[in-house]
Amino acid sequence: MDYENITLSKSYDPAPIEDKWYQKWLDIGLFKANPESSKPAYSIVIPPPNVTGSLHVGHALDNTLQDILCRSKRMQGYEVLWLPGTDHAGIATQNVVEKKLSDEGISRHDLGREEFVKKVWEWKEQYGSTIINQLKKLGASCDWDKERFTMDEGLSIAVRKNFVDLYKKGFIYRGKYLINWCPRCQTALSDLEVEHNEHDGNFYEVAYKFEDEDGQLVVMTTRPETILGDTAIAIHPRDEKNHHLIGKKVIVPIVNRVIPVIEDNMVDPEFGSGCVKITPAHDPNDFLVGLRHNLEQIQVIDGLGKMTSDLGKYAGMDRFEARSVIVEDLKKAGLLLNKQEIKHSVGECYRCHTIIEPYLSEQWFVRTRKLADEGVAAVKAGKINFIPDQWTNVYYQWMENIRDWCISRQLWWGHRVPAWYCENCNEVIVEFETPTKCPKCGSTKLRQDEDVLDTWFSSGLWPFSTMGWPENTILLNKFYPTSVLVTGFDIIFFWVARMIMLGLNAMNGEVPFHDVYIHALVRDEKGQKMSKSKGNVIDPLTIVQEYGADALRFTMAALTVQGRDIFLSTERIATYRLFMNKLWNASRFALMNLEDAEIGIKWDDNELELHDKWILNRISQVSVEMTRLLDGYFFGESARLMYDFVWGELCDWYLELSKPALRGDEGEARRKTTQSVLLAVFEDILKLLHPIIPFVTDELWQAFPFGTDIIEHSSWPEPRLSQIDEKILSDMDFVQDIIRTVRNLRAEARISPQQTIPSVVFAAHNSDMLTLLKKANTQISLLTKVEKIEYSSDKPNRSLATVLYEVQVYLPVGELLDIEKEVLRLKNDLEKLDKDIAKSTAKLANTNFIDRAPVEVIEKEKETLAENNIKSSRIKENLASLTE
RNA sequence: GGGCGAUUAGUUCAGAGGUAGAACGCUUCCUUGACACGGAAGAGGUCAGAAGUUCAAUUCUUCUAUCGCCCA
Repeated sequence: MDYENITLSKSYDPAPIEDKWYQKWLDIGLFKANPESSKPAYSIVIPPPNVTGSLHVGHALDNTLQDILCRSKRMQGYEVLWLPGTDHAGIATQNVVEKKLSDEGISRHDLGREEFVKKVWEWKEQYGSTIINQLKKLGASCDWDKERFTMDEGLSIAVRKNFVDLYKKGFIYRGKYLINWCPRCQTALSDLEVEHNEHDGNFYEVAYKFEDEDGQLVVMTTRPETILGDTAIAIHPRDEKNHHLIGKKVIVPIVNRVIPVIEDNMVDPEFGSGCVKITPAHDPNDFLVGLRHNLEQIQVIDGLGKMTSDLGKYAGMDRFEARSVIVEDLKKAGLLLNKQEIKHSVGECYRCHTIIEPYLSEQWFVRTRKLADEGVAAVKAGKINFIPDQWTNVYYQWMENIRDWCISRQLWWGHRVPAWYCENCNEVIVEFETPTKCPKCGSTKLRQDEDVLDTWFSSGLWPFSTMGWPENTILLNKFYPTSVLVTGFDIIFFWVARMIMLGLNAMNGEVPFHDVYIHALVRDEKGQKMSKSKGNVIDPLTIVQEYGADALRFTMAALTVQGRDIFLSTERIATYRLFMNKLWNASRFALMNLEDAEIGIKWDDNELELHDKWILNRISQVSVEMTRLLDGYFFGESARLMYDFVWGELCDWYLELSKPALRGDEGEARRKTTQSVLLAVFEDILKLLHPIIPFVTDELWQAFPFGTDIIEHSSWPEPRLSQIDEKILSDMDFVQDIIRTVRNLRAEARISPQQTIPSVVFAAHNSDMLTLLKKANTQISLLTKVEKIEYSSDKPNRSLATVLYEVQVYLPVGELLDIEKEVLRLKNDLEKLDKDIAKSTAKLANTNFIDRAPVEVIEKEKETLAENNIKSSRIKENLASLTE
């Protein structure tokens, strides 16, 4: 490859870089996964975004993390497959297209099913790739050639095959049950698709008269309109207060039906009057009671949420209108005893927030018990790990209390249930191949089930259906099971648990993924979930335009801490955007000094100064640490590690200290050696940062003399030194402390930063420290802007003084000395010091401490005390000399 | 009702059984040759409250309070 010679502009501008690099990566096929490669496999399937969707910050986070994993694994020598795609999102997509049609004054019923589905496909072709293109802006390194859609032909085959297999194994059944029904969407929903929210409501106390005698019993209800469908009153078998009522008959108000009083454990005897009205056709608990007692199921509300036609004056009334009319009628009849305002939790449709109606209808269900048990067993056996671990329990809890899954939807957009009914003999036929005649009676009058399947039924197969299942493909052989699934906790039940259940079953007990990394939700500044309807969405593409994809990615990574939600703000992004500029300028500085540098030449060990050795030790530590953090999915810590190292250590210290050598002030050998060290450090930091910020690092990589290939084709950094020299690290620490001390004294004396001062005096009583100071003499003098460092045990006249470890630092200031202020400062220091001394002394006098604390801790405490004692006496001397 | 998480600087958040950190904001100073999208030096915290474990708790345990989320 031949990339043009790059000269870096003075400040970093992401705009011209990002598209260019993305295109280059596509051109050279960087993202393509080769199933025939001999490299070890690493694979991720993308959580397929909703095809109607556009990229929001949640996607940005999710996909940034996946991209970090994929890119670092590529550099570590894996054959990486990141498989992208989208989800057909039954209700959402149907709603979008219906809305569009209704703007033109057409309903889907005007078009008919076939035409409508055609329209949806047209819509998908036109708008369905929006989110995919947005992912590219983010830098996602997906293998786009393998992009899938849950309604693709291949995936449809997988869905059909899986449905038939489950049916034949007895895991799918059809039956008439009470399900969650959305009167607006006109479809059944699974339990998970019902959102429970607090609503204001009323508790009505209603009297039911006895049939054969005077008197009445009292029930409480929040839904008086369902009184019309009551078929019993229940009380708890051990409810002594109400026990005498069992077996009596009461008259249902308004409809005047006579119903029995029965006993059932479901009733809470402490609640209200202890008498509960039972409406089997409109309440899930009552439904179960009804089955136990063989009660009639009287439907009084229809699929549109209106009262049924046989209800006289109420017929056709909306259920909420009927409620108030019935309350009025009860009042008139003297049967309404009381009304109490309450807040209670009411189920809403997760899509349109219409209040759910429990509705009796014929639906398809997955029998989940056994599948869930196997799913739990796989996690318990360690075949699947949740990260962070706390989600394991959430998963167990849900799986252990799982209920059967209603998978049929009364929609037109989706995978049609592969079941046919014989019009002649009512035989139900579930087959992979479309049947032509009834196997029982031979009739050819077959009618396919009108329903489609829950979208999650198809996304539950995603990890293997996307790789070609049920065919035995080379892709599956190479990349299945996938390495990790990266997703948000909000779809653990919807998706993760179901993939595990369906996956284990379809793939003969093989798990769909080894790790599940669960990240936080990105919320707005108020901590609310971002959603279109709330209008609190931060658009990642606007962010990319304004700050660059790298800045967004780095922010996402840095804010990702296990187990805590992310409150995103643009200020955060702006902060990390500055880091890009810092990295850019640090590189610019390096490059200015590397014009004649040769690649591949190792530094001369004999020419290394303390700070050179220090940075080589540090970059070695950072490489090891970075690898460990990424392996453990510690994204936040990894980003912050690099931020702190590059800014706080490399730029603030090493680059400053390397300047004289690079200028040639220390001779040619030192210049060459410093160049080699600089190259080594930049090589490593660019590589380590590349998975997080791919664009800017590749741009910079090309500017350095590392060759012309892209950075991702280079290898992941190994530590530069085989062993860390702790002495070097602590020596450098000491030198940094000394420098800070001198700078502090300068600031105290109000000496302006750019002014060079003639001298400071160090009085070191410890010979090791003295040696070290003398060795680092030029570095100290450089960073403190001091012309001459003197060594003497005498305190110079009129000077500011501080004690650091066992070194006294004097800054002669002559006439500038404000004795009063200096005395005050020293007294403050002394006060703090005395507190510490008292604390240490007490600690060391405690025999328990001496007996039980580890030796290192005791030693450290002793050292601290000794140091502080020395410091204290020096400060006292200084004070004495000032007040003489 | 059951479960999970949070409570640390003015704000947003890291962190670890052994003297508390960052970013932003704030104060003072500085346009020196990579960067003012920058540099240097500061101020600012009883780590929600109580009890327990421990030589040592802000960190571990329990309880309480407040807030958030999930499930019923």
